[in-house]
Amino acid sequence: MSIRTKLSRDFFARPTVEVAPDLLGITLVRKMPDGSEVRAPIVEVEAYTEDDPACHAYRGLTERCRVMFGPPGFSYVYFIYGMYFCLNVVTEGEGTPGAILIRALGAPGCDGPGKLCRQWEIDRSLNAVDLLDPNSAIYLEAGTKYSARQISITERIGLSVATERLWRFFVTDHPHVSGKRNKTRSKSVAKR
DNA sequence: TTTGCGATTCGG
DNA sequence: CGAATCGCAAAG
Repeated sequence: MSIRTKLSRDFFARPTVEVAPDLLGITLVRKMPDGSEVRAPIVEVEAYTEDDPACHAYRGLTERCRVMFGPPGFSYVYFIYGMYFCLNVVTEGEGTPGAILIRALGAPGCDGPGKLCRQWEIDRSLNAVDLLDPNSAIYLEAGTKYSARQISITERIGLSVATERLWRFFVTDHPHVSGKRNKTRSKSVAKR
């Protein structure tokens, strides 16, 4: 029997590293600009906290990361590498910054933080929206919780600092987890 | 105001 | 492995 994750403001008002694995299995819903709607479960995330050198809020409040200091359960969308957007969920109580980067969804073409935002047309216009409000253009919905034994934990990806923190969580063996380039490579493997 | 680089992705 | 591509924030 599977456990249904109950969403509430308090669910996100917890330590970021505790919320992160609990986010796996929760459904992300996006009302597309053309009126259609897409939904998929979160299958890979990374945690970022106040005392974390890799966190945008590490050096205090700036215009970019201001939403991280606000109430939990809101979106934090930022622009990176001159061409991609990344979607986060704000955590911790109001006044304490914290966020969880959504790195992959259980949907085609959503295996990577930049790719899923491109696929679902998520940009800065969706920054600071309430993800607990079904009226938002993007929001979260209760989903099936994964047990601890189905979750893998590793170092975060793409960082130059704080690489030792094991704050990346993903559904073990899930086909849509990021970093799976060359999925079907059986040709050059034999070389040795 | 300038400058170096980034929570990425894709092609060669 | 490196280019693409530009906003952000630290440095000057």
